[in-house]
Amino acid sequence: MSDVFKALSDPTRREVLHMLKSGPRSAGELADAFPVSRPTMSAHFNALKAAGLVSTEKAGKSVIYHLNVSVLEEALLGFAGAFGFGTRPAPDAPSERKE
Amino acid sequence: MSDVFKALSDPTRREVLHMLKSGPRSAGELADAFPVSRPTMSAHFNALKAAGLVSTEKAGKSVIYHLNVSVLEEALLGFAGAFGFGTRPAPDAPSERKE
DNA sequence: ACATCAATTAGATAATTAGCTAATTATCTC
DNA sequence: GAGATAATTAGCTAATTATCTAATTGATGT
Repeated sequence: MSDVFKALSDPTRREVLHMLKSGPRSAGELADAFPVSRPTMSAHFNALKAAGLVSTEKAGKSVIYHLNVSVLEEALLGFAGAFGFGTRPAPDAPSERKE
Repeated sequence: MSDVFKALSDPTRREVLHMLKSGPRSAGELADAFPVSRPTMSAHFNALKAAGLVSTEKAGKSVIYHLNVSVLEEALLGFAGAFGFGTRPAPDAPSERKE
């Protein structure tokens, strides 16, 4: 849970998630969209992976990143729900209890 | 926005918000619930204040902390909404804007 | 005014984080 | 196998964060 919010606390990482919303992208494609070095982007990807917000797939020399929508949804709506608003984690979401 | 997620990335701070959910509490009351020093708690309170998640009120020698539900709701559901889920601000949520 | 209590600020330190360049690994093409 | 390309890891620095103890501020009560 902490990992998810930590991942979301960086604007670059939030942007990456936004890009992935419209479909999977390679590490290079994602990196090209930001004014930082590739290794730095790689570190951001690691933060997102540690939070479970993205998953990877290898395709030749490339690594394709996918958005794990359900993890994001569960984290945000789950937490929001604990505060009484936004309640309704989707028609049928499994109830996972915190760390 | 980053400030909100950064504030939420710490378990102690999330706990504090949870405690405030059931009503306002003094700094000391909140601090007593955690195994860290008061100055450390004060720093956590500052992080929450910087994010706009809590506001304070003075009462004699005490400082009372209040949860700013609307800010939390706006941040979480606003972001969730940008991803296409959770877009329903609760039965009757007042739209209070700030920051 | 003085002592006391609540809370914060000041100052220090250890751990973490974001960023870089350079080196490495994995894969593909010839 | 040699070279080229994509991505990551290694190793570093600067900045930030979490935590502590000690000192300070502000309010109340005697």
